[in-house]
Amino acid sequence: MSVPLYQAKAELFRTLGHPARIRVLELLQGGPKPVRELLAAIDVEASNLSQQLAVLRRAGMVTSYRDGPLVMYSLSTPDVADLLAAGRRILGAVLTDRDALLDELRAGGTGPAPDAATSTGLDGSRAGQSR
Amino acid sequence: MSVPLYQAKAELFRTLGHPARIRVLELLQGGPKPVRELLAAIDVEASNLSQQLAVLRRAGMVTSYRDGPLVMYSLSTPDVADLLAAGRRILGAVLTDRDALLDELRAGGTGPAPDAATSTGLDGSRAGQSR
DNA sequence: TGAGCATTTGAAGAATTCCGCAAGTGGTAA
DNA sequence: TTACCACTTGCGGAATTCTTCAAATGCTCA
Repeated sequence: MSVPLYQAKAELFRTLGHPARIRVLELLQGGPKPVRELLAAIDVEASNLSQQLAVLRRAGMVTSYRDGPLVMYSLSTPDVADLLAAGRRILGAVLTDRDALLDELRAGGTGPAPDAATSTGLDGSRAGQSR
Repeated sequence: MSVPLYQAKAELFRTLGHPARIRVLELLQGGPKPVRELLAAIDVEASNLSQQLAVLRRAGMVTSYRDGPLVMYSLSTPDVADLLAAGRRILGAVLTDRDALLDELRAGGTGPAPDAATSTGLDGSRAGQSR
């Protein structure tokens, strides 16, 4: 009963682990929108967007209904916005931490000493590729 | 400059998209802990845990340092706790929404009408396994 | 110095996820 | 009815992620 809890949480977050899906949720924060509009704003193929929407639907984060000729999507709960906001905050915190460390290193790190398992997480070389 | 932003956000969330990693972060909310302890609490192989820790490290969510014979890990920013809390809230919201719908269906849904693209996200068959 | 614990790293295969194309489905309007 | 949008689904292949085993690496303590 509590083991699959972590599984559920992980699935929840993994649902957000895709740029297009994040984009969709952010756009939907402004209210319900038809697929057309999402499609116009996001730059992915229609079928791909549809699949991402299906993922969000299955996760219960959005709901859809038909309005005349178009299908509208909306956030199923405003809490989603909180999650995105929290994400933004962390991203900020983590990034500035990195920058701070980076600056520190640049300054000539005689302080923390780069030995131990000080793992900074910075790496400098990971814009677009591979593992 | 803003296109990779969604990419970064997605990566952040994807980092949380694994049960063991979630578990680690939750455990670390109680303060720094040695790998030993995490290992004892999580039930995954040592090497696997180590890899998950590496993922968290690379993402900048945790930091590690050595204390005598053990390596200690801790949250790199308390904001992480917020994220987890937000996740919990959503999970709650989403799940109760599902249950509500489920009840509604069971009651004999003559109301909302199961036509259209009413996508409930429920599925009934996904308790503990798969992936 | 040498044994031994605590962790990490590498590698390879299995399992998932992602992506675009082709083929539906459903509703609207001629 | 037919033609046509607006979307969704099915499918195969490419790319990632996960998992486990074997082999380091780093310390600490006899």
